[in-house]
Amino acid sequence: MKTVTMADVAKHANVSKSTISQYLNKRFDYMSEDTKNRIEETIRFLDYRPNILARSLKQKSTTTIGVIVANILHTFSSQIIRTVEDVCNETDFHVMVCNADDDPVKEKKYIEMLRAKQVDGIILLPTGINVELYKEMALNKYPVVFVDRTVPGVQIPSVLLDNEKAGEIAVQHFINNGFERIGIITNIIKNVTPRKERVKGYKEALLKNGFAIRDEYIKNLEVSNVQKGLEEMMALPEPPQAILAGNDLVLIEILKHIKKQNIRIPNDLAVVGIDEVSFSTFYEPGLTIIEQPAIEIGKKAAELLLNKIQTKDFESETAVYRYDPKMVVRESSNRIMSDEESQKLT
Amino acid sequence: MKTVTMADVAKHANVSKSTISQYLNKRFDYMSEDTKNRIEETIRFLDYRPNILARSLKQKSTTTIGVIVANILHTFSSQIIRTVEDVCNETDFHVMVCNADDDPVKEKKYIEMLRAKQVDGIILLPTGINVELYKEMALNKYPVVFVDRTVPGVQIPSVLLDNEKAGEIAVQHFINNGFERIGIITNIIKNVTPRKERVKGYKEALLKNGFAIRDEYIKNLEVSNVQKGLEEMMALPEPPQAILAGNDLVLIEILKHIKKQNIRIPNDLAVVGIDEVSFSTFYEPGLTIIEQPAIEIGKKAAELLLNKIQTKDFESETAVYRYDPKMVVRESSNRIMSDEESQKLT
DNA sequence: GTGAAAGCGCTAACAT
DNA sequence: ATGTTAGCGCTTTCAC
Repeated sequence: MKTVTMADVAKHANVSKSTISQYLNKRFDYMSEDTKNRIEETIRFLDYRPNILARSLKQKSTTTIGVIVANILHTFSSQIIRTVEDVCNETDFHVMVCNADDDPVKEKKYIEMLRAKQVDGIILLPTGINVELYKEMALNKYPVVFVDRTVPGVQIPSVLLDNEKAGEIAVQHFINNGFERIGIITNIIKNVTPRKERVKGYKEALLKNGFAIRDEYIKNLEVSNVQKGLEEMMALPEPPQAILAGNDLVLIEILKHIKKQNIRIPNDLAVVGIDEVSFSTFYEPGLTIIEQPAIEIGKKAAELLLNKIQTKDFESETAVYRYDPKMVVRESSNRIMSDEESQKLT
Repeated sequence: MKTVTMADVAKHANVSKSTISQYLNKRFDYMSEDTKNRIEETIRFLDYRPNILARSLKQKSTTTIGVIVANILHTFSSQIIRTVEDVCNETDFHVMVCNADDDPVKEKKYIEMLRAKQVDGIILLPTGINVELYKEMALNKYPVVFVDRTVPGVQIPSVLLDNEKAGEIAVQHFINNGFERIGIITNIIKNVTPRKERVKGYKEALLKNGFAIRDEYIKNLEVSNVQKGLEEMMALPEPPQAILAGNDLVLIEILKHIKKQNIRIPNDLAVVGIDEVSFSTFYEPGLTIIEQPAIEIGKKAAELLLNKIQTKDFESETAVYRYDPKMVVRESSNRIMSDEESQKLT
């Protein structure tokens, strides 16, 4: 591929490079119609395409941001990416997508590569582990926005689900439906806040309704122990009638157990899950899901980041933006998309 | 953010920039242990991070590729992105993701921006419209790989579903289940091959089984006319017992109609859809889906492109790689993910 | 073994 | 109105 540069255009059009540069940057104030036309013509004639890399080197801005998610296959992540891309597109920014698989090593590598490639900012679904790195970025005023999780002690703004409210809503839903003995199973995640907040919401809602908090109904387990933990809970003299799954991984385990034992939802056991992954994939009727408003979250995160970048206001801040959960009951499996839903997909 | 450059490191370490460059590129052959250590120390001390942009400008390679999909929310697209990213990660390439919404104008803009940003190649789910642009890229030996569709007359390799086989499998499935009067509805898509191939497969399978091809059972419609077209077909003196939906959009329309009329699948009407979108989202029991092997397709596309880039073999070629469809019957809605499936998500 | 210098393609301050 | 010039941060050839 022949590579035509500004110098070539300048020569052919009998002007200097700076004039071409002016032209490209639409500074026509002091440019004669004549040269303007001549340049335009030459550009077309030579099929000249500016090299944005060179510009970026000079301008110290690549109009590119990075998005690091845990897993693109999760609907939450793909909705975030989609929305971020949409917002970026409005100002001709581009998006570099990275899959960190919730692996701190990969996360670190990606952050470093993205910075080496001079992206103007990063939207990060943090593993929560690379605290020193997060802090260093905040310290150096590198534009970063966290999504889905906050990391305590790190001066980086976060956009996420109102996890406390999610816990509350779930419990309230159980109570409204006549369930009184309500358990919660979460899984062990380090250094990241949502789990605790969900448990807090769970407790608050119980208290608000005048129910006692029973420690034997609250378990925080490794994913591999969830099934066992659930069995134990169900073997209590007074087993819970309803279970709140603290996140997607826990829900998967609970559903597996239910399937194995031929338990029916919600009659034998009511279940609510707080969603991060594509639960459309296992469409258990009767199951209730608390969904993340991914679109709103992604939009806010992108706007925050782009605003930081464009206003060059890189002051680190610790603002946390929380968005309301949406409760969805899988009424029956025999559901077909609403028009609205199908439109989103097409 | 203080920006440390190679020159700073050179000065502090009392060597020249070129020596630093050697160091960074791991050309230690002629470097004394002493300077090597000194450089290493200085780099750490100054917290120096190479600017890959500057390197890219010089080397004319950004180790970044672009992926332009129709809609990230479609599982097909996100699987492609996921796989491409995985493959790229192995050789430290990065992926710029763009959502063209199947809009030729957006597609063109993205292609031009990606090229201006000097990405080393593009994986493109083509709208099929910007033929001149595709041709120009092929002519200039710009590395591009098409996914999901081929564009006739354009010298760019494609990786896609074996659409003919998909049509055949669907029809064979109907026939094996005792259905003889089989219709097909496709929607009008310009300048792109899959639709025709699916119809071809449909016809071949009928003939192979000794059934006649009935023109009144074959419709190619605008999406907005699918419901009407289906009604007409069902109003025939001998209505079809089974319908093959040519793609996702058609399937959505057919399912809406079915829901409205309270038709049961497959007893009242058997339906097979060829999938591109997330059909897990409407989990109609009894529905049969022919899925694209997105992982294989994405992997092949990424490997093809990276290979072109790394071997600098930019000869345009028109190879078409077709992958076998996978048939999935939605046996019952009451399905929970298999372990294998749930693993993919976590 | 290491350094000097030219250059990648562009921008922008300053001249003219 | 347009040109001159000095970079941006790196790589690479060729000297020493």
